[in-house]
Amino acid sequence: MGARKTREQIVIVADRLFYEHGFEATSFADIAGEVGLSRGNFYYHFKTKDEILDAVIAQRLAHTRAMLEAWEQASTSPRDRIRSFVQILITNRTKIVAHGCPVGTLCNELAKLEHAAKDDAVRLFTLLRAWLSRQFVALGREADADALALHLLMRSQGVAALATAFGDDAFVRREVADMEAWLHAQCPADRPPETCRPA
Amino acid sequence: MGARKTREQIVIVADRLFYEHGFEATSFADIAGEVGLSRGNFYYHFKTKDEILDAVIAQRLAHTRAMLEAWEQASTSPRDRIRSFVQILITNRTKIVAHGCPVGTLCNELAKLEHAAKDDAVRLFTLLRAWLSRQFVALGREADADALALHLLMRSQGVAALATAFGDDAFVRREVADMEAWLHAQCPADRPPETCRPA
DNA sequence: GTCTATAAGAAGATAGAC
DNA sequence: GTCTATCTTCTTATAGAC
Repeated sequence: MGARKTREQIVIVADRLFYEHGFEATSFADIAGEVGLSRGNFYYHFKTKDEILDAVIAQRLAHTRAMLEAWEQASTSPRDRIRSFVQILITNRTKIVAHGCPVGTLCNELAKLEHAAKDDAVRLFTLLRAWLSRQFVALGREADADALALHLLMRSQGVAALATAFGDDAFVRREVADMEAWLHAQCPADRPPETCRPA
Repeated sequence: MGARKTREQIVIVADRLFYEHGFEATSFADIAGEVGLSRGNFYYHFKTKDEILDAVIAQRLAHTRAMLEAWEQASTSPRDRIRSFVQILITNRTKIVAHGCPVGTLCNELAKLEHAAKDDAVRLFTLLRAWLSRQFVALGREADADALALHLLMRSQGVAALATAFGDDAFVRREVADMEAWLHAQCPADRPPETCRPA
């Protein structure tokens, strides 16, 4: 296997294990074992654990950008785009119940470790925040677009946290419905979504 | 120092370190060092790390019960009692920005570790959930009291998660104000808080 | 009840053979 | 590029002196 491919495999496996078990609880041996590499060879590709973390965050940033791009392509309606974001709580609910939100739990762990990569992990949030904010601007909410974006991010984080704690599927569905109702209320129904800006 | 007092000191220090740095990242040596004990003597009081975790969770449950009891004593108005809960986001915001919510982050970590004590940690949430639910019942919302309690818990978790990520004080204050407005809307203002139940 | 000393294992990380 | 062997450090945990 080429070095490039092996490196990619390591990042994919590390990404999953960091999500499922946390960064600290995942050892080099765990990653090497699942990739099918010896620990010794592992260091040919990554010198330190922090290097793997950086690569994992970079990959997540790239995947998140691609996801947002896909949502942008899939619909011209800002409201439907925002709904795509809300719906991942339903789509990924099994994983969220088991391991929480990949972004929120990583930021929390790195904050507690006072890890240098915490700010990089927060950029995952910033990416979503900026994208959501742009959609709210398109909905005519220039004045408070960022606050609305943060509010929606806040709700998704709260739902993920309680989903992990209680494992309650009905709760997730109810809160997602509530988020969609909230979203609808942000732009009065008597105007078409794209033209609800004051003037 | 008596065994009782030493044990109490260990639990107090472990509680703080588990919160600040996480359960896994906190070693026996860290706790022993801060208490001023040798590692050897440590094992006289606790045989395993899991035993300390159990003691920490038990202490947190006791403190939470005492806090809820104090809020209950401080006011006869369910709405004001619920406000006491919401206000801890303001009171503890410095710690929350640095280390997140003590309950949410512990549950998340134990879920990822697939730790046996996860269900015990969730009981901290259950305690708050049941207490909030009782207050909503007193507000006349028997039918959806538990859903309202979960909704408020969800919001506080979301605010804590984003506070840790962005360290944004204005965001926390804005969302707390929004939670209070939401709370007010749950029981129409034209009726006194304690008598807003349908009949 | 507290200490020192020490075992036993896992972790991150390196050296050098192939 | 991949391996085995090894090193160091950290962490949990125990034994036994005081």
